[in-house]
Amino acid sequence: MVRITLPDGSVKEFANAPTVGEVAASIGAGLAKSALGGRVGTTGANLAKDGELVDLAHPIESDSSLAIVTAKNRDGTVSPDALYLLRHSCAHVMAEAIQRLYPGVQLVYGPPLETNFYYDMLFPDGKVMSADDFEKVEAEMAKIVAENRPFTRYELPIADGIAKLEKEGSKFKLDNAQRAVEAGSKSLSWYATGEPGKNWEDLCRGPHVPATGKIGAFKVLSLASSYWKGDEKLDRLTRVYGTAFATKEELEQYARLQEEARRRDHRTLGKQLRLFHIDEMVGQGLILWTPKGSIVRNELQNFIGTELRKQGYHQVYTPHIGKLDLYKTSGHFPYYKESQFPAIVEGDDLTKLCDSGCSCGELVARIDGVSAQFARELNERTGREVIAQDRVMDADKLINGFLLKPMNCPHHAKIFASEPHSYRDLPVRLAEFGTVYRWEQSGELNGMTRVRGFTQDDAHLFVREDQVAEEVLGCLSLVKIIFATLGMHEYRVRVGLRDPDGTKYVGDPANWDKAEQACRDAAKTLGVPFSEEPGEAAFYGPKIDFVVKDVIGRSWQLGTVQVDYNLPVRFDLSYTGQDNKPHRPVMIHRAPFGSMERFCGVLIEHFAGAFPCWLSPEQVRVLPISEKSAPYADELVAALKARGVRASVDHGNDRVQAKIKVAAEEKIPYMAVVGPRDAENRVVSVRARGVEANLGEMPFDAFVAGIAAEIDARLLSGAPGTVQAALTK
RNA sequence: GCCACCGUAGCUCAGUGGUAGAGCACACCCUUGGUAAGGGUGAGGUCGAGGGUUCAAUCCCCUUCGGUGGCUCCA
Repeated sequence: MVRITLPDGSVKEFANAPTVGEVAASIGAGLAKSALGGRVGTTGANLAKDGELVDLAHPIESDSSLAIVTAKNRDGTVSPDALYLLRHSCAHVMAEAIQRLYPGVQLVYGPPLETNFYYDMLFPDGKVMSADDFEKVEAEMAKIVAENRPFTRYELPIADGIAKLEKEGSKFKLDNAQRAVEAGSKSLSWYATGEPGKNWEDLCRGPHVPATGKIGAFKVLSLASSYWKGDEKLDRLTRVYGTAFATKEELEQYARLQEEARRRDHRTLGKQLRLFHIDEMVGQGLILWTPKGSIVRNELQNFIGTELRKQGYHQVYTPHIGKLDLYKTSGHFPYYKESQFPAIVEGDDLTKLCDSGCSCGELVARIDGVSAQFARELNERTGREVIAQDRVMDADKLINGFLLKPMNCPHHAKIFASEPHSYRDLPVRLAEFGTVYRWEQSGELNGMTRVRGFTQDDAHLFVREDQVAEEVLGCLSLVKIIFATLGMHEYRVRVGLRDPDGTKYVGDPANWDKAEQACRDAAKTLGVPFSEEPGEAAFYGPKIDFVVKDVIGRSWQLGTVQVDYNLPVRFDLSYTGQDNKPHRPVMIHRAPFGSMERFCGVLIEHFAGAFPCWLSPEQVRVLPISEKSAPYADELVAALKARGVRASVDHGNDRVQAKIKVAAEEKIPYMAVVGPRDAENRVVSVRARGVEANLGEMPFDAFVAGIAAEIDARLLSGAPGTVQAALTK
């Protein structure tokens, strides 16, 4: 006797272990027809969390909870489980279609994802697939779907399964199987699209929809390259992306959302709204901030600047370059040499080197080199061999040069070290909008979100050991203020810890433990869920990161707070304690925005270009109905400007309708339409962005004061207290 | 850096083996109009760059630069 508990709490009893499909059939013929799979768990389990997604043909051996998976949930929403089954199944169909069209293609791995699926495959030598072939592949897939072949699961004992794969000769599938065994699989399973032995099949854990005909709508999306197991030393694979839905309507909806996302994309909006420009001749990944974008950036900087003054920070400025010795001391060079712009070596030195016939390889070695004294001192201070002996060379061999700064911390450490400090002075908080340069791989560059030159809203806090926890908290409060003011609620918090097996970390493990605990404790106070991620720490200390997603679903790290027990040692920083002895401070690195470039990019998408009034490049556009009202319009703009409001008049000879359209396209938060009637009554007719109507009249002075107040308070559009809210009450 | 795709006017995009077009934007003229495009005229392009094939290349081929989507990377 098997007792099945359904989501509505009802219980069904079966004499023998029924399949999910049989349970569905016992409930109703309609359900049996639309069922795609099931989610089972122990009786009373939270299926959404702990349940296992299974085939329709999966037999239920013992008392369980069961939810039948159909394309739509009972409340009409699309079931993620159904999409998983559909996409996983569609990946098989696509793989079969591609193997038909391109004999010799080896399959590697094809999982479903949040909005799509892919299949990694190895094409035989010389063969490639091109985007022009998508239609052909889709046509072949359509045939397989039309044949409505069942997905048939069969299992083999591990030894037999491995033998079968060895015979078939696919190292990729063999590896998948071996990994499944290592992960604890008791047997290996295959899914045939049709009849085992007769039709196409694939080693697969499943589950799948019952038959290919259930795949209502699908599309091959794109091609990419990937590496086997993500390792660039292993085979380079072709990754084919596709997506699948239960219905054509859902696929069309997906396409519409993609289109909408493209419109919100900061690169599209940045061009449209003239917020920034990237010029080939200036260089890849180097942002040119146009006047409008600069306003947004500047407002953000003023905003955070106000908060920093409240929290006792000192503003500093440091140059964009520093000597190699600075970064050899900090450890950034040559450790991160691959991610930096090459060193700048003085012309005279270079000439001397060339004249002496110095080879390229030797030059590189000599740039990395340090003096014996330098190595000895640093190694002693850090208590380990941070400078290997092979980098030590004679003084006459050493080349001095400069580096475009990849980080601001060494400069700030030197400011701290430039004068003696008492324990009473700490924490010392040094803040700078510091521009840094990093050599990102060309393929990684992306609009404003991944660039080669960027400005961090950086600060370094030099604190006593007993102040670490409190100061980390203070840093987090800054991030919270920013996110709250901007209405950004969709972020996740990541506490980056050491990778237990990692070797790249520097510093004392005991200090690491303390720092990691401080981060955990601070993150707990945020009141939002956070994840602890081993291996995500910086090489010098643990960190707390704030991560948001862009419109196409990619994650970007914004704000960060990092504890550092390492640099103070390397730079031999100290303060005088109560005991009149030198003590080592702890450094905290923090950048609440992360970088101005990335943050603005994400912010453009967050607001879809429609910034709140205080951030908008233009805050009020005054639209005179005709030239007759120009003087009154000018008077209004002058009054607004006197209050620091960014406003202008559209003096064009277009009709007011056309002026409204232009201002709307520029996403200006407020329009003030003024004509003879308004001038006579000393009022303005107000329109707010996103509201397709005249909101009504407002007295001249009240409008100016209202806009200025809304800006000063840094209110979000339409929030209580805004001019818009006052008029729509 | 790797794979696929893309590069035509300031922007969005058509187009063709016989040296180019639209809409918007821009300039000028008419229009002075009350809440999402009034009308007309005009200017604007070495078709990303270099090389090759051809009588002839924006179009075909190669190289290169840049962009996009992924992969790898991200102190």
